[in-house]
Amino acid sequence: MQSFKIQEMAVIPGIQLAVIKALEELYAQTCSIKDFQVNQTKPEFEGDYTVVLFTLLKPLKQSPDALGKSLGEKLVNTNPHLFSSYNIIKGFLNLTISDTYWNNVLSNNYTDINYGRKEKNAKKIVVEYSSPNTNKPLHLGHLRNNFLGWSIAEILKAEGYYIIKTCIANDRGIHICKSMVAWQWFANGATPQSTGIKGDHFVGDYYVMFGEQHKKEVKTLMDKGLSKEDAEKEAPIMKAAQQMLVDWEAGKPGVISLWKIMNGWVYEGFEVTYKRIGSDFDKMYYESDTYLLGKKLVDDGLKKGIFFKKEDNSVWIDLTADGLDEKILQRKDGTAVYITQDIGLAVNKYEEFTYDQSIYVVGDEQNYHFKVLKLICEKLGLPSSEGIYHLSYGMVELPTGRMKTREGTVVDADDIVDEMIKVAGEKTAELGKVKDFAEDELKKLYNTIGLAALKFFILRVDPKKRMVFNPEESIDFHGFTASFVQFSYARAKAILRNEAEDKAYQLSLAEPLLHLEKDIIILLEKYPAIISQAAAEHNPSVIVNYCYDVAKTFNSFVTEHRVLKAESENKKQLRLRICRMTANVIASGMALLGIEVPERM
RNA sequence: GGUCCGGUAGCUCAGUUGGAUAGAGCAUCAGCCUUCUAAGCUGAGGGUCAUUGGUUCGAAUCCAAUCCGGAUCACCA
Repeated sequence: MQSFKIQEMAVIPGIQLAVIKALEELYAQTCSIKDFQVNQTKPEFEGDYTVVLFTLLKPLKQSPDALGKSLGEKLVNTNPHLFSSYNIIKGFLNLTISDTYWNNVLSNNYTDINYGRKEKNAKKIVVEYSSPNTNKPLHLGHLRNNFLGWSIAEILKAEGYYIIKTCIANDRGIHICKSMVAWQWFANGATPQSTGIKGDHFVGDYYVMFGEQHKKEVKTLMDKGLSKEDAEKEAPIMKAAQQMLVDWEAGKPGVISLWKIMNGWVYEGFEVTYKRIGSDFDKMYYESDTYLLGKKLVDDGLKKGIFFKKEDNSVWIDLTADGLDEKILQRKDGTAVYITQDIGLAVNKYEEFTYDQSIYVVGDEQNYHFKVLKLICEKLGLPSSEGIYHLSYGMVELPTGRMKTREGTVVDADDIVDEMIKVAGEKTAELGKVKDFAEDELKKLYNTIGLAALKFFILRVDPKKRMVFNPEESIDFHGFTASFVQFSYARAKAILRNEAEDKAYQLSLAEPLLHLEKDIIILLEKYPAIISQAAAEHNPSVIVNYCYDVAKTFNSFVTEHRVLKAESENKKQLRLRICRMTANVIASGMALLGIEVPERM
């Protein structure tokens, strides 16, 4: 009964449980899983998993050899379904897991396309990501945000959480007014429709024009003797933008209608990009809605004495006792600052979803901001505060350094996606393996491969680290890439198309598992734990690395061992099941990254 | 200056609740396609894990200091 139970568990917990039980019986001492480590055995030694004995020696008053021998003996004798043999090298007890166990892992799961996914739990998590400004198109940095946010939401879903994906549109403020003013001054009524330019790019162009005009005006004013600082403030186009912000806040009809029209253009453009890259949201929030609630909460906090007013009427909070600074919450003219609307948004989200956790996928340059936000929400006694979690990610840099708007080194999201798909098409055509594909099938394949390469390249880096985006490397389709993983999937499916596995077949234990057969099953067995790890760490790169591992091991396996012309019917059925389960796990893992896998490529 | 994050092969990255001789990919070199997809496989070379000290059976991993890089400390968002 007990051994059956252990056999049904994941292998590491199974080993831990067996060790604890054995030690209790051998030495009448109760250990916990924290008291010893179970690692995968290094390839140069015999065995599959290793119990590190050092930490147990003192409490049990045993020598490494004595403990290893009695523990190894006991484990193998009492758990014949789990362990087949052991050896001891220094303080390491190497255990060979029985082929029965691995055969069961394979046979019990190989057809299950939901393998690795957990039962639904009752926890609700809000994942906010993307969060664009509505004055310019998305760039490379946004792509990292979108890919991370979408993927982490899927990973948490797989882990059993109820997920709500949200997006806050930063749709108001001085930056929005800048593109509006520039349009009024320079557009002569042009529209995305009249020019054929995608809406977000169209509006972004006017944002750039604002900057150029502003620069000119500043120069003129400085030539007249103004300081740089004064010139920047006094430039006519800047004055116009500031006036427009005031008019916007006052609800001036002409300004509001222009704002709506131009934001509408941007949203149309965003929608196209989001659809291409696979971002979607369950709920959109708009800063133009949330900032008023934020202001109200600031008033409340003022009344409660949590905030204070300075002589000039600006509102602040003193966080010096918490090791931070004083932080402004409302300008002296009564208008909202950035954090004001975030307080409102936190409350909005909590009221709507009563979340257990609220994740914000936002760059690490805002670490301080989110520390402050959480602290303020706590001090206001908002129930939303506890769940606030900033999923902070590092900046994306180019080999030449940071992307800089002024130097025109910003990599546009639409451009890079176009380029990836284009090159994917060229490389695919070069290989000439899909000449029988119809036009629309080819188009879909190029999309799948190109976009996958981009997502994989960006997601393979630990989110919290900043990363270098090398366009040439990202566009490579060999080695540690999405194409490699996709290729492995297509290869497995090609074998299975030739001959499907016989589901009724009973695998025999007479032929021992070969190294590569066992290696791949060991890897596949880890998948549920890998999802849990990625979820706990909020880290899709865990999945990326795992998918690559599986693909690499599978490629070695397929090169080394014939599947359809195997040595025996038993080996053929075993290997067909390995192909099936590998394909399922690759498809499942890649899906968690937002990456599709093609049947052929 | 205060706070936070990072530094692993020529380059890009894994590995950090302390475990055996630190791993991949790219790039370089040498092999492998009448055999289920060569976007592949096999092998070689490449390392003071920033530096110094400490903790212990054992440190890339933990602690301290130093050096280097980045972020942030706005009435910007």
